[in-house]
Amino acid sequence: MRRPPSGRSPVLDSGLAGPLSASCSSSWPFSRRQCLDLLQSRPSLSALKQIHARTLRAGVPVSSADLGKHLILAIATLPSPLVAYAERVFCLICRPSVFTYNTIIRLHAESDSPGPALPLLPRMLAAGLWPDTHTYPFLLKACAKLLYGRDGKVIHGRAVHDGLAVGSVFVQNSLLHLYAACGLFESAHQLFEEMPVRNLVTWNTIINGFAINGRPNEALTLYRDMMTPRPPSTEEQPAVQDPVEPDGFTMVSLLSACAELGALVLGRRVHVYLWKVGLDRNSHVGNALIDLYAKCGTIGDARKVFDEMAHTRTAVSWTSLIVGLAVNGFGKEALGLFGDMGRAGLSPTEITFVGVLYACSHCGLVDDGFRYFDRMRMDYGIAPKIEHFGCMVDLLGRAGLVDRAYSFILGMPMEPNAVVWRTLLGACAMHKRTDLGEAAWARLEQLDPGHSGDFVLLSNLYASDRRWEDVHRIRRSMVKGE
DNA sequence: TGGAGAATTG
Repeated sequence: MRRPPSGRSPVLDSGLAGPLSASCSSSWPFSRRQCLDLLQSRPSLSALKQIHARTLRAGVPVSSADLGKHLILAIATLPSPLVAYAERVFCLICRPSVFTYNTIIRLHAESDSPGPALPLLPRMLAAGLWPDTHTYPFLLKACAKLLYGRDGKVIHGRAVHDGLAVGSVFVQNSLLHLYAACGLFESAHQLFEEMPVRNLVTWNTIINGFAINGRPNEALTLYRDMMTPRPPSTEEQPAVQDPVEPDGFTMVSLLSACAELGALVLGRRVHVYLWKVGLDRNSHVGNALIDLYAKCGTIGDARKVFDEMAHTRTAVSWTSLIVGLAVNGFGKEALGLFGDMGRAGLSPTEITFVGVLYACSHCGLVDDGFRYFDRMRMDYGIAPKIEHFGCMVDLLGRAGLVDRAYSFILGMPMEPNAVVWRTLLGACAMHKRTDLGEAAWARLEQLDPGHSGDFVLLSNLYASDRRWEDVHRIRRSMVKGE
C-alpha cells in the first residue's frame, strides 16, 4: 500500500484511521468514485476521518480539488462542523472552485466566529473566480452574525453589480435579515418594498427583525400587509403574488410585538385567529400567548392558556407563567407553580430563578429568597448570574435591609453593573437613605450617566431631607443633560 | 453538489 503523497496525514497520525465499519471494509480498495460517494453519504466525524485516511492511502492527492471539495462539504454537513479541519483541507487544495469557496465561507459563517468568512471574497476574486447566488447568502450570514452592517452594504453593492441581488430571493432575504439584525430599518424597508418576489421567509425575516429590535408597530403593520393581498395588477405593475400563509414563527413574532405594545385587544383577535387555523396547538405560540397575557396584566388568561397546554408545556411555558405571576404581584402563586414544575419533572432554567427571586422580593420573603438563591447552584447546578444578584439586591432593598443590600453588592463575585446600582438607588429612595443613595448615584454617574429616572430618585431623596439646594442642583444638571 | 429566516421566559 502506498503512503499518501504529502507524507503526514493528521488523521493517520492521530490514530483515528481505524478499520472502517463492516459495510465498507470488505471491499477495499475503493475506487475514487466510491470514496466520493461515501463522503456524500453524510458520514459521522469518525467515519469521515477514516474515509479521508483511506482516500489518501489509495493515492488520491491531498491537493485534489475533487476530494477536497467533497471532504469540506462532508465536514460542513456534520452536526458540529470542525472549521479548523476544513480549513486545513482547504489550504491544501490547488485551485478551489467557487463551490469549495462557498462551502468554506458557509462553514465560517455558521461557526461561532464568522470573521474569517469575509476575507475569502477578495481571495476568490483574486483567484479569478466570480461569486454566485450561493456565495452571497453565506457572506451575508457572516455579516449579520457579526452585526457588520457596513460590510454588508458593500457586499450588497457587489451583488447588485454582479446582477445577483435582484433575481435571487435567497440573496434578498439574506440582505433583509442583515439589515434588520443591524438595526438598519430604512435599508431593510426599502429593499423589502423593491422585492419582486416575497416568500414566507421574507415576511418572517422582516416581521421578526422589526419585532425583536424595538419596532413592534412596524411589525404589526407588516403582518397586516402580509394578510392583505397586494392591489390588483395594473399594466405597469407585475402580477399579484400568491398570498403567503403565516406559520408558527410568524405568530410568535407577532405576539411578542403585541406583548411589547400591551396591545391586548389585537392580541385577543390574533388568539382567535390562531384557534381557527389550529396554530394555537404550537407550543411556541402557546408560550408567546402566556407572555402576551402576562405582560398585558390579564394573568387569568395566561393561566388558561397554560392549563390548555397540558401536553405541550416546556420549561419556557412554566417559566413564562412563573415570571408573569411574580411581576403581576402573585408571588405566592408563582412559588407554588415553581414547586409544581419540579413535581412535573421539568428542570428550571436560570430565567425561572429570576422569576422565583422576583416573587420572593415582592412578598418580602427574604430568607426564602436566599434559600432559592443557594438551591440554584446546589440543586440545579446553575451558577447565579448578575441578574440573580440584582434580584437579591432588590429583595434586600425592598425589605428595608438597605445596608445589607449594599454589603451584598460589595461582596459580589463580579463587577456590579448599572442595573444593580440603580436597584440600590431605588431602595434608598423607598427607605429614605440619602447616604447610600449618594454612593449608588456616584457609581451610576461613572457607569451609565444621564438616566432621568436616576435624577428623579436622587432629587426625591434630597427633598425628603429638605436639602433644597441639592434638589435644585440635581434638577439643573438634569435639564442640562450632564 | 450547496442556499435565506428559525420561536417564547429576565
